[in-house]
Amino acid sequence: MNLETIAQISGVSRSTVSRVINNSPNVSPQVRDRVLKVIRETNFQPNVAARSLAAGSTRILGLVIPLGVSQMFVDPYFPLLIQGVSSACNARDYTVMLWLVEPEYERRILRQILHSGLIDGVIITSTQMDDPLVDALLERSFPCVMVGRPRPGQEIDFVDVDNVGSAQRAVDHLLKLGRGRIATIAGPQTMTAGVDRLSGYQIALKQAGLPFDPDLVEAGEFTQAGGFAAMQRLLPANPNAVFAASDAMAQGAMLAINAAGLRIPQDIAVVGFDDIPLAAHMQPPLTTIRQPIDRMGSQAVAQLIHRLTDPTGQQPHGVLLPTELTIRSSCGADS
Amino acid sequence: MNLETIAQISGVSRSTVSRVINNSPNVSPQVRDRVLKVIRETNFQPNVAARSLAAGSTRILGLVIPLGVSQMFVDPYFPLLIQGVSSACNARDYTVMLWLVEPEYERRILRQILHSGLIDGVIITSTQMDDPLVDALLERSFPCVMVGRPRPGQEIDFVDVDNVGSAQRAVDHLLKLGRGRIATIAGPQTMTAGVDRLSGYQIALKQAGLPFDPDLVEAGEFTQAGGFAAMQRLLPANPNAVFAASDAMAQGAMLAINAAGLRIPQDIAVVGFDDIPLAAHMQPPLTTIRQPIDRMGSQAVAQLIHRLTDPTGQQPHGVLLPTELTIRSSCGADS
DNA sequence: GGATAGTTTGAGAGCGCTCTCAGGCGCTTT
DNA sequence: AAAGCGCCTGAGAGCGCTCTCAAACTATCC
Repeated sequence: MNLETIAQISGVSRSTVSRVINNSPNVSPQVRDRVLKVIRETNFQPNVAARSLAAGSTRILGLVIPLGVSQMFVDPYFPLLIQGVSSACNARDYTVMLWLVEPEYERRILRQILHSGLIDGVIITSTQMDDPLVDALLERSFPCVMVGRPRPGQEIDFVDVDNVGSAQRAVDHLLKLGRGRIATIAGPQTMTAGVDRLSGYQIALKQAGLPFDPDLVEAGEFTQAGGFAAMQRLLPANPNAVFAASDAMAQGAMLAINAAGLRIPQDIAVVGFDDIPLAAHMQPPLTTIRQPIDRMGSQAVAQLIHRLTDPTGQQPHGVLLPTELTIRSSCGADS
Repeated sequence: MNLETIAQISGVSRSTVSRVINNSPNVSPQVRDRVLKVIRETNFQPNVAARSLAAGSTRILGLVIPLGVSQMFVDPYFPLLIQGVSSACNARDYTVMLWLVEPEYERRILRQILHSGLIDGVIITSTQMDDPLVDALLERSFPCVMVGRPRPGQEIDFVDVDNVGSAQRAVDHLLKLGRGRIATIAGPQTMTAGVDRLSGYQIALKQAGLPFDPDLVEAGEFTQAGGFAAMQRLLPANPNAVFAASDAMAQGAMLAINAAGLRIPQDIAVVGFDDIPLAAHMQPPLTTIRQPIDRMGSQAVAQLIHRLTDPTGQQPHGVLLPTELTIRSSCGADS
């Protein structure tokens, strides 16, 4: 079943069928309807490979997820992102190709992306600041959008949330509740999200006129285990609140706090970041910064497709999506 | 940059370059080396679309995940599966295309899968017994492998674990520990996993000579919330142990047990199913059945590729991967 | 040495589509 | 009525690869 067949059945030429399929305006309504009818009846679907070959584009977008950060896979960040990307692609008649990149395959993936013509553009989720993939793509000016803020100096489209401002808001909230010794469990300082959330913490303290105490800062992986370990290191400094750079970390911190015989929020208030579905069900329910992860995925798709279809090459630009402080009881606020 | 260019630089014909790229044996070592050198130097990567068009296969496998079960996306089942599939594909020089199917797009996806030639085969993760996708694919005898046991009568390759036997083992374990009133939180009875794990529970009781008490069985979604609600319904029946059909459900159950002022495992022993990473960190650590989710993904890929490359159409067959009872303290066993 | 078989290479016909170009047709304009 | 214009349609040349077929070359054997 191919264009030719449809053309014959409809009594038109291959070209006309092609026009119908591609919504070209220059087809008379009668002919269009006749062809569409045949297409519907035969369940015809144009061959993707032939189409790509002839048109030079595949309508496939790549989504690259580095497995180096696969610990994160235990929290719902990536699933939600994938979902956002996927549904946005569906809605725009694009297909998404997922690449979970293990380091040993990175070179091959890169070659595939750049030279095989498989995908029209790529969404990169690496939040590692020094990811060579990003640089390689930029260098060849391959269409791509990054989820997460790029390293300063990298000229690239991106989608992110205002990590600095959001973290600041979280810490402000604790300050307003009268917490004076606020610790933070920072994320890896090799990721912009980790760096930015720590900055926000520092800014909030500074604006409140509080000194920066290094004993109240511990960094770790964005995982429950990382949060647990960091909290254990923080406890000797006697904080009465802690801002964790992710909900998973906050969960780990809560475990450590409980294990030390302390109460949440009476002894230590806890605020997280992400608002994963579990957050509402923790004991006590976690106050946290909600970030719209799936919308970040959709937004990335929108930006990428825009760049692909709009030939005027504008400057890369970043979009920051809003976050929301979701107050539950782990911070000690009543209601 | 295309085959022709490489051919010219190497001083051979397009055909020969094609042979080198496809590892055809009929190329003299000298020529092969020369061509390979040129390919390496030019960073050449054959055009996927052209290749697919000419060869009639894309070396792309589809992975379909119905978003109807996206609640599951909060537990690490799908991420792990995706990871397994993805790495197996990488290793075999296939690419994986992810489809998160939302119901409204199902028809379109199906058409794409069946008629567009985009993918060579598909891995279906639907565990819904009545998924129309599976039937549609089977009907057109499109190459596919299912993760999870198919509905009886469906002739299809699949990978699964022995859910019946594993559940039985879990319940046996509780019986051996002296628990006499064992409840179960069953999964949805529209999924084979849900059905099978309940069967295992029933068989274990029967073999122990215990009567089947409907008050000790509650079904629910494979989620924490589902487990929580189911456990609340079970508590009036005074169980002294509960087997939950997933770890997420077990976690919800533990919350409900704690909320009722009961202790784990003293008052109620808990056993789960999955061994998600979180299981070891629950309070108390969860005894559970470990299933090798990522290996199921790899195995599915292996079976699918085998079917694609081996033209002799054998009977579909299923592979059951082994599970393992991982004993922690939630069941009350010492150590 | 010539026939035979085996190995290596090149030529060329597609794969199914898109897209440019030119031609046909009907309508308006002078 | 001839010319001009716009709209619709068809012809045909690729897109970059694979794969069959035949040719050329090498090795083997009687």
